[in-house]
Amino acid sequence: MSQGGSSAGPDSGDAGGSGNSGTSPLAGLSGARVLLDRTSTVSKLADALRAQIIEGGLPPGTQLAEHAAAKELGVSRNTLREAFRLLAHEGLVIHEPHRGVFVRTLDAGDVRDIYTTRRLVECAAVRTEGPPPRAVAEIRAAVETAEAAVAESRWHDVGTADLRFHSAIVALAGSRRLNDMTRRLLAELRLVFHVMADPHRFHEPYVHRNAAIATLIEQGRTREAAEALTAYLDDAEAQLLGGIAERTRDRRR
Amino acid sequence: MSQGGSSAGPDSGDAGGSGNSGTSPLAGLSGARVLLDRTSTVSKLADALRAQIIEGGLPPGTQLAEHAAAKELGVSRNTLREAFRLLAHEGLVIHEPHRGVFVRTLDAGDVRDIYTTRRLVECAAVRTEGPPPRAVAEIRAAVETAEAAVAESRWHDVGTADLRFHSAIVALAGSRRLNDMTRRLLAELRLVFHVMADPHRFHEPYVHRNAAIATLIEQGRTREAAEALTAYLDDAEAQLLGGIAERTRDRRR
DNA sequence: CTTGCCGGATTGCTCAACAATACGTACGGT
DNA sequence: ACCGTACGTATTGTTGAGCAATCCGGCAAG
Repeated sequence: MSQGGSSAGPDSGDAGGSGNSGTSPLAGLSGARVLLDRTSTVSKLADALRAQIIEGGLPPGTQLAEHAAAKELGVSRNTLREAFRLLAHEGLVIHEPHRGVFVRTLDAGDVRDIYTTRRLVECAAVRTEGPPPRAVAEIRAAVETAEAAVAESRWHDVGTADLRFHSAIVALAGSRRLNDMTRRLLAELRLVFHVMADPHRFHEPYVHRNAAIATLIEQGRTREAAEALTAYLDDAEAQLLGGIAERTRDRRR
Repeated sequence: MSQGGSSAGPDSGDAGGSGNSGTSPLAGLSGARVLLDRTSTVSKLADALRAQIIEGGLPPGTQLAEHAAAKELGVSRNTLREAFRLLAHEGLVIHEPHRGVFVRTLDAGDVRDIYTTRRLVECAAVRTEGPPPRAVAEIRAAVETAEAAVAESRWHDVGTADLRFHSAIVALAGSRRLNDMTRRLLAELRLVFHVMADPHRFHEPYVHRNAAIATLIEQGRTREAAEALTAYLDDAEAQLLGGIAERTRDRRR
């Protein structure tokens, strides 16, 4: 369902570290831990706000007044401020001293910056030697989810599956930190998607290209996969920059 | 001076965007903006704590009790909690619900994770085509700083210059976000440096290799530079893992 | 049209309090 | 001596109110 995008916040950093060197007799419980509602108000608050921002319920530029928002959300101002600090650190929101926090507005420079990072990270991840089979499978799964969503015209889910695809690509590198960075990067990127007139025409053509890239990866043709990915990212970037230019022009008149 | 490491926090994200399209008659003021002490208590607090943690004044595992720390630092508990949220998001500190915040202890898995990320990002950054000359110059400057520090046996500064070198390498890619990620990654890494018996013997041998890599980059021999960098990172990782294993063994007995 | 000033509104930060949770310890049973 | 339980204490989680600092809008004066 559409709430799939919520995901666990990048917060609450996985305390003990990923070490957990095999020999523990209690493996298999780490998954159940998240079920135990051990999430603070601040985390839930940040998740809710993040979801709202990503979903477009709070358009870029919106000011989030502390007093009003706190009353609206039924939490204290102090608690809300802690959540704001998290979101600001993630770049979803900017915090202007003595002015307030605003939903981040990304400009052309930001888009170029994000895609520069993506090109570097994703292409390098694709070339990882001996990637974990689990990650490769996840890529294929994301493609299939996207194709199913296209078949049923669930355009929003198409976009979600697309981001899942790219997360899976980065996961080829097998680094938790790289995954976290990517999650944040893609969350930022969703802020830009809203400038596209109709998102489905934006995401739909990329599904086929994703499938092709997935196949190349499965076949171990990493060089070709990286090239296809670069082309993919270049096109998406250009399209987003076009969308931004258009919006800017409209705004000007 | 040893306080050189402070630097501006990765906080307060550069609001307006890098646009500022030339024609403004008031250029030259954007530089003066930082002089205007527009930093909140939370930012300064986070900077201070970050510096203390990085410098080793607060060893990994140390608990930072809110009440005591707030009184010690002369700030409110709420303000301190906001700073803690930032540091937790950066990974320098972990926040265990209802237990408190502790200076992060990195294990072998974390070191591997960090170096996996560094290998991917730094090597890819080195291969950037047409890097800004400014970034190349910064690399050379970092090398020279390191060499000067070695000559005068300022080992702490050698370590700082080394990290500056690697930041400069990532800057070749020309992405602000990538730079920020790297800054955080290297800050985390400093937590591990403290496990090395004597840091100077750890950093010193790498200075020559940095110089060689810098030369390769200046000559545009990016492939060789990337290979040298990979070898460099592999060695450093192995050495750190050895240090951690040793510490673990000591701790056990 | 610019400059200076003022009042209202918002944020930055503090303080104090209470509820919820974790930890150490003493107690009792076996 | 071992184990589980209950309890008291300390710490964290969250709230609410309050005041100083700062920003924004409008208005008057030059």
